[in-house]
Amino acid sequence: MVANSLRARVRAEMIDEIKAVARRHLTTDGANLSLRAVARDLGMASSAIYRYFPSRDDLLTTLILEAYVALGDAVEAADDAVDRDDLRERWFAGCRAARAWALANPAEYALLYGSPVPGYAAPDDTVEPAMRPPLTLIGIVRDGLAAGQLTPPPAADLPQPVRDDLADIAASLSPGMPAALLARGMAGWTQLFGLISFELFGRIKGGLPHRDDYFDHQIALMADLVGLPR
Amino acid sequence: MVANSLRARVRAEMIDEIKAVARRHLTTDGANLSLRAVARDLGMASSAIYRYFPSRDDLLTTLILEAYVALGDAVEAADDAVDRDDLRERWFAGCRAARAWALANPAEYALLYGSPVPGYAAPDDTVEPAMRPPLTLIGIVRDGLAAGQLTPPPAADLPQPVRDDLADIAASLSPGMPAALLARGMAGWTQLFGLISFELFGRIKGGLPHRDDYFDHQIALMADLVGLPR
DNA sequence: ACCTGTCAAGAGCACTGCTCTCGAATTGGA
DNA sequence: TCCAATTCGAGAGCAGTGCTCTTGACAGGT
Repeated sequence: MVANSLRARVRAEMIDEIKAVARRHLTTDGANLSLRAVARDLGMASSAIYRYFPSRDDLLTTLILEAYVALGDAVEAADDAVDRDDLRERWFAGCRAARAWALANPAEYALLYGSPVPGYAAPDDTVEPAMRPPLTLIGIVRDGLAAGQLTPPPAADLPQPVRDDLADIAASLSPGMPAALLARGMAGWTQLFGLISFELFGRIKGGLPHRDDYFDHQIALMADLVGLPR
Repeated sequence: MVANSLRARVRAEMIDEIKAVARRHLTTDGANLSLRAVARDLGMASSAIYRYFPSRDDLLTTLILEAYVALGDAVEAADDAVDRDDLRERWFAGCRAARAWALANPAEYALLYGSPVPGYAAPDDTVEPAMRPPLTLIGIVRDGLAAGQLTPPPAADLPQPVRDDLADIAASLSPGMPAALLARGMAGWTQLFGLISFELFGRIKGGLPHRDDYFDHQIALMADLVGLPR
């Protein structure tokens, strides 16, 4: 038993080491990291890696999954650290945490939210972790509604078809949330993603030195749109 | 001279053919298209392609540049087709045109707005075409301000540093535009990019059958945020 | 008719993901 | 304790990639 767990422990350490080196390569090579290069860095034959990961895509998938979890943890932790009743500050904390994580791990963010790798199809295990960051934001809105701090926008603004669609989503995600409010919450998430992507993928770099302040302001705009009290 | 132009014409046709085949491969292979595969499709040796494009990245750059131009043309044409005074309809037309182009050319959209290719650096020629779609949207806002149909948001909402940054941008882009209004126009562009990316990169597919209506509503929200009259 | 510039093709280099085989090491049970 | 079974690393090899260089054929202008 001890022997078995020894082997298992060595194996687990090996897997961790491979993932660590792969993550490091990710920052320079992006999505097209080289198994052989990782193997070289580890001083082993490239074929040995296949003892631990059945394919390169599989290694990428585990990195993606762990990245989703890390991002979700960061956003939720930031939200949890704020007074539950201070909805606006919770909104800011969650958004800022997502941006901070993305700036600290740009390659992994690109893996999660960049263009999908052509041949690659995300397995089902990734959809639940992928939902956590947006669900955290939606949860803030839901709490605001429950606490009466937030009045839902008029449903008349919504065309009937999209109202029905969103009502279905709300029923499974956040029961009782009005469709029009859910739409605005999703707009906030979309905006957050767009802001981070633009900043990270560098289509905005020039002429906007105070990026933190700009980010905060744009996030504040969406907080207003959602209806979070100032 | 006739002979020379004949040679030039044949060469131009060859370049067009290579680009056409490469574009076709782009839809299936994404950013990592294979020069050799393109050459195979054209019935020529892979080395022959290098007579027309110095490198694979160079071919990609050409495709990217032409894609930017195509997208910019589509957005501007849609805007131009609407009565200049109907600002809200112009906003909708521009945004819908961008989405329609992206849905019709998903691979090229991913090339433009997806995660950047690791080793690849966008040349300066691309920054001007890349600015056209957002500038079109900002132009609509500018026209609305000039026509008095639109009252700028209070500048007090903007922190001083970002107000200065945006004022600099406004000065070179759209003189006279208040910083707070520019911020909201940029929010609209960010939202448009986020909406299209989410729809295209498939993180939303399930449970939202009426995508056109959803898109229209989210765009309408941003039109309201900018202050375009209904 | 003779250069000259252009072009396609082939061989070759270094790299990639991946498979298979073959010894060596480790493990669990008799 | 010893043996069979399992696990593991290394190497060779296949098919594919971008790219370079050389070679030979062709067309253009003089």
